[in-house]
Amino acid sequence: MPVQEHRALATRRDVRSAGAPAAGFLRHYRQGRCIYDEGDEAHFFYEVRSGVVRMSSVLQDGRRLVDSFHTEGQLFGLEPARSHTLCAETLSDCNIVSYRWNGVEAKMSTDTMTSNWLFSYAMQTVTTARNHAILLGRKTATERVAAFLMEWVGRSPDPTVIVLAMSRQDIADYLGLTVETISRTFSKLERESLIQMTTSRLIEVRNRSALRRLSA
Amino acid sequence: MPVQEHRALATRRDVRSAGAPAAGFLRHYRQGRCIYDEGDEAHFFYEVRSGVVRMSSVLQDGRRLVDSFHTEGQLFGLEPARSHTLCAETLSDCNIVSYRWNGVEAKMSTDTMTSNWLFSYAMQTVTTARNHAILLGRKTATERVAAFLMEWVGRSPDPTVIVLAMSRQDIADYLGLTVETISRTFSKLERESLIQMTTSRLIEVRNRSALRRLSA
DNA sequence: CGATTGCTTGATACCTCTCAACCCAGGTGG
DNA sequence: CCACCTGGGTTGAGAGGTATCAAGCAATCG
Repeated sequence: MPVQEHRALATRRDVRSAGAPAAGFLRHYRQGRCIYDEGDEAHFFYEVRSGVVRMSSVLQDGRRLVDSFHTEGQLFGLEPARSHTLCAETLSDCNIVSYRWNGVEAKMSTDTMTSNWLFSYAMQTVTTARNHAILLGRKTATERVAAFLMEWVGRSPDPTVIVLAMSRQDIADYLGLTVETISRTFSKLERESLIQMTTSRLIEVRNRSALRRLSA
Repeated sequence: MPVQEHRALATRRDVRSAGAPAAGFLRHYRQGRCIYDEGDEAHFFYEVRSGVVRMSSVLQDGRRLVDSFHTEGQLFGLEPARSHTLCAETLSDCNIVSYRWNGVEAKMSTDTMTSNWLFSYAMQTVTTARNHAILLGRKTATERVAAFLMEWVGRSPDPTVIVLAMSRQDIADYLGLTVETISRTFSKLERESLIQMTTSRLIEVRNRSALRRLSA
């Protein structure tokens, strides 16, 4: 998929992030748009103001792994190399701030706040990636799904309800499983009264502590 | 395992790393020592001068995941939080430089080289962790083992010979498999003449390109 | 030597994948 | 309005890959 043209769809103005001393552009992206693709030159990095962004990479033969989902306040697209190693797409309508690398790089040498901001983001990313690796390397399907649900319970304003922005396929590719296994596991958790699916995207959490124990 | 006492076993002197403007202590660690454990306070981070260091974490029930192996020139132990989230141990005799966080943090605000050094290390760690996640989430046993071998071919001075510093159990926990599967896969690769095992720790690479293709 | 530890190999079990059918909601067009 | 189509989700049956359990082997170390 080609990179989304950098045309503002709604808002576009200078903004200053709460934690970010660097100036950036706020833009609106419609649902299902590609922000950048694997291999695109990494001129910008981004901050989610609202909505959900999916980062993923695809192997030659089509196997896909979803690296992470980003929500309000999270940075993404910071790359060690010249080009992006992942693809970023919007799962919902999003407001996203983009920061130009050049400007920030200059600031980093003089501005402690900026460099600390980016550094702590990078460290946080490392921690997230490690937890993801533990999940993928050593957890069962049920544990993975439970961990996934706990992750979104934590991000939800109401800890008893989860509104999923992503499809079963996205969840499968994030957890290193197949859609069928995701579906079966959800159904199993529902039979055991840990959750209830109002619709396939709307999950009610019935027993959070049991879910947490399962996610171990 | 408790943290290894910070007693110099052989050498101990002030050093300045090639890329590192920060001062540190060079120490020698014998094989099989714990440098720090999960939960220890993260006063230091480290740079490998020689030898191999294994980073791992363990779940409650004993399942272990090896996060990474570090060799000459690599940093480890940089943490976003106050305490270490992984355990670091030496797989061979090692020379390791430790840097005190306090000193470096102060430097980071004034010294561009230091902050760049740490930042680029962090970004590199992110990339490594992502590749590990792809391996764990979407690759078969054969592909994982092939990727593992390719990784060490790249680190080896002689690209036709790999001297493994780690046990089969370490490899298994790094690749999210069991020792038996590692052993069977090695044997299969040997039957197919892609490698030859002189001893269990000494692997001769017979067909590197085939190995690389397999690792995809 | 005998004991120990790590590695290899075999037989079987189990979990997840694969393939296939079906269901359901939403959208389209006659 | 309804028949049809479509795509995502669910469920079932069977296959397959890796884990588990168990035995045997090889190297190392008292």
